[in-house]
Amino acid sequence: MATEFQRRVWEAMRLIPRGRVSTYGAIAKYLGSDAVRAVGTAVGKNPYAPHVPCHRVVRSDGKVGNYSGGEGVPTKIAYLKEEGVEVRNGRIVDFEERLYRFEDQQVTRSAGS
DNA sequence: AGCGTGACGAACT
DNA sequence: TAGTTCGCCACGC
Repeated sequence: MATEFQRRVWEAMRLIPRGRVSTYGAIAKYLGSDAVRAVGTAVGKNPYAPHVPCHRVVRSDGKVGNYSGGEGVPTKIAYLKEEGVEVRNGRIVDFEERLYRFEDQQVTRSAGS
């Protein structure tokens, strides 16, 4: 069975839209915690992959990070590519633009900048 | 009940 | 700029 913390992590990444990515740190913050290590551990134990899009969670520096399912990292990259997220040399192309900040759909409209 | 581990992160060298 | 070190919290043994 999963712990409360892990369920929250999985539900958080469930919010990440197709074609976008998020980071372990962003999820931790979304949960109101700084336990990025714990988030990583929880994501790795996600038993609902790829139904729960754990492959959309990458590192804060733009690197794809790790993956336990399938053939590992290559599988993760393959999923991302299918969703339109390009990966070059282990990093997300246009990372900042692809990054989902858990706010996009919460912000109704604020005239951008 | 204490200790080592981990799909990370930021700082340092 | 890349590789290494330390810190972080949750978990399993």
